[in-house]
Amino acid sequence: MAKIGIKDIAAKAGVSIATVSHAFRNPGRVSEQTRRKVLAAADEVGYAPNRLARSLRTARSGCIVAIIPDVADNHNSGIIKAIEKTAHARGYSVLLGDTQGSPQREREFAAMARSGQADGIILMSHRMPFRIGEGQLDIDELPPLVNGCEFAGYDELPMVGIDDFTAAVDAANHLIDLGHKDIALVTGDMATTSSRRRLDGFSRAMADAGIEINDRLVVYGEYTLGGGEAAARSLLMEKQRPSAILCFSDEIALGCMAVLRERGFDVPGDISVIGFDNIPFARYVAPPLTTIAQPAADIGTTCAALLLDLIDGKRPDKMRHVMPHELLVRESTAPVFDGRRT
Amino acid sequence: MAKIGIKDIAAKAGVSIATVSHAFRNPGRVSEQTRRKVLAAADEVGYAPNRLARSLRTARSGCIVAIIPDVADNHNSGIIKAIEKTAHARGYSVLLGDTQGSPQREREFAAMARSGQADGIILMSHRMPFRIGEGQLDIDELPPLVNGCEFAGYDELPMVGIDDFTAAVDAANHLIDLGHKDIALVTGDMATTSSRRRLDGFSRAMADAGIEINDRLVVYGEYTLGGGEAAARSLLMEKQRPSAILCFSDEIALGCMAVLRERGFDVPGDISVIGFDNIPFARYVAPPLTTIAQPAADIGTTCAALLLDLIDGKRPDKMRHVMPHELLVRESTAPVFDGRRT
DNA sequence: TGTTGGATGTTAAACGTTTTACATTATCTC
DNA sequence: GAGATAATGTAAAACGTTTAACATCCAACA
Repeated sequence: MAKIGIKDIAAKAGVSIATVSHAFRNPGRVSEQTRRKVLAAADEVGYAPNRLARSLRTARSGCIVAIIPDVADNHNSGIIKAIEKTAHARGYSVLLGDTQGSPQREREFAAMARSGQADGIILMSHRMPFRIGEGQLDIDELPPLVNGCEFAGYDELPMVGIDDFTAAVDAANHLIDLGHKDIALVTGDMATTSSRRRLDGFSRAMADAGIEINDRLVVYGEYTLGGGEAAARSLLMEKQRPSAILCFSDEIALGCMAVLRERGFDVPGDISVIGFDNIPFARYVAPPLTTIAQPAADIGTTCAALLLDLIDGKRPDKMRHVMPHELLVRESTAPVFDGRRT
Repeated sequence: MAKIGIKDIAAKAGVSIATVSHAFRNPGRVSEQTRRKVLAAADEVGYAPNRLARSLRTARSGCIVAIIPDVADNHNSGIIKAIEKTAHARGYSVLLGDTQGSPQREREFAAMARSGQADGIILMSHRMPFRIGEGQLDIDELPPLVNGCEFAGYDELPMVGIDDFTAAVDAANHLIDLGHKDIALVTGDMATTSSRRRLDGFSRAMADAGIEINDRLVVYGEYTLGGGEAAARSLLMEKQRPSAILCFSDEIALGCMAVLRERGFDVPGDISVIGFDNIPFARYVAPPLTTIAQPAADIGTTCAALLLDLIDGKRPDKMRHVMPHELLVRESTAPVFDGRRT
């Protein structure tokens, strides 16, 4: 059986193909009677309109592409889940653009929007995947694009994320308020804007508290469990051990904590640990993790809504959507133990 | 600037559109000289071929859809990450079909393959999203489809997953070997084939060991942290408390462990816990989780490879791809403490 | 009775490619 | 130099829709 199309339905129902099309997309343009006739014919043979042909004609693919570093990261997956959900609710599908941090793949996925395969892009990266200016694309002829969690350097693009600077300040202050001075830092990939800003926030908080940052206690890592693990190992070998560790993600924090435990350190008795993100696991681990919560679902939803509006031609009323973060004090942080330096 | 197409490039390079097309898809069909001319023209204006038109003409979308219960589930996300990776390596994109268990959405996503939007389906569900037989689709006119982790009931479809029955036997035997008799069970959604088979495996192992299953100790839950949490709460209220809990996923297990800890139970001192999946976190939690490891990446890779072969017209040499599972004994399980019933 | 206009249906031109079949030219063989 | 063959290019027909423009019919209205 050759693939059946609108033509076959038209023949079967004894009408023109235009009528069939109308019966589907534009009831009201066709009498109730013919509409039913068409639908019946379609139903009988299990007709499914060809989406590609439709998209080609209408220049709308009905897809968006989510460019994201790693679907298997718990923070990422929470966001993409929300993206998918709100896209679906508005009739869009989402193409998964897992880049593993590769700029090459970021560009490949972004290109889908230029080839008609996607109507817009949610970009969770700090890199612009298009050449802007210099005889190439102009900034305002980009495909609809919203920047999530990271900042690609163009204020003309809507972006949504938390205030990383302040969030880091809050995290640091929490530790400082508990009396910690020897605070270690484990960052994510320092190419990301999120890590850079958090680092700035941390520095500011420390400066404001009059505490000097011990460079040997800041390790430039990556946003993974393994990153946290490696960081903790290196930290523990320092002569001057930290009394607290501020991690730029919960996965990092959990990686750290595993090493600390393995080495016999008590968290938070010996060392306090604070994370970032508030992934679902954070409150289930032992001890429950103190963290800076990010509203992952809201971020995803907002990204998607913004993008779909953009696709529909609605300019967003504001470009910077800063979502609220929140310090969640659980049990992985505690006042510094004065006698610890024994 | 109107969207530029092959026609514009043809004009710009002074050749026919056929030649432009050949220059891209079929070099060799065109002289090196003209090819360069075309490429130069295309490059100059940043031409990107319209994928939809191409797909329409060739009847190949270059997409597959991954129908999966929940991207934010750690086991799922590991699989889908591998799917994306291998699909990408073979020039395919993946559409994200997060269903949250809804049959409706499963059908919607599956329909993409009938509308030309996707060339094939990876179905991680036990439900067939098409009407088979009864005047409707025949089983062998389904779109290319491979069944991952669950079994939709058709032996004609390739499927890949572990041997859930044996895996559960192994898990149960581990506990039994440690001397446990009061073994609780926390299942996932019992509509899934994975949970049903694991339950069968558990029953078999218990029967073989001559241990009677205490019905009050089996709770029918769902594959989530919350599911584990709720299950543990209900379990702890039983008069006859379990000395071990077998959970059908690591997330369930971690949910359980959090409750146990909160209530002052030591794992594994008071109660042993074993999970399923070996999600990345499993070895990082306290205590590191004993679990039945599933090769998530291999499962994803195999699903994708199988599907792409199917799309290319290669019949798989075998239909059942059972991937190896492995009992990973870590520290959440221990011999039963005889004096515990005090 | 002629005019207007709404309701319903159809024709045909797009949308931007790929690909078959054919045309032209160049190269080779004898 | 004839004929065959290879190399290169092109015209035009698809692919399966949507949609603007037009046609027809009929009721309503003056």
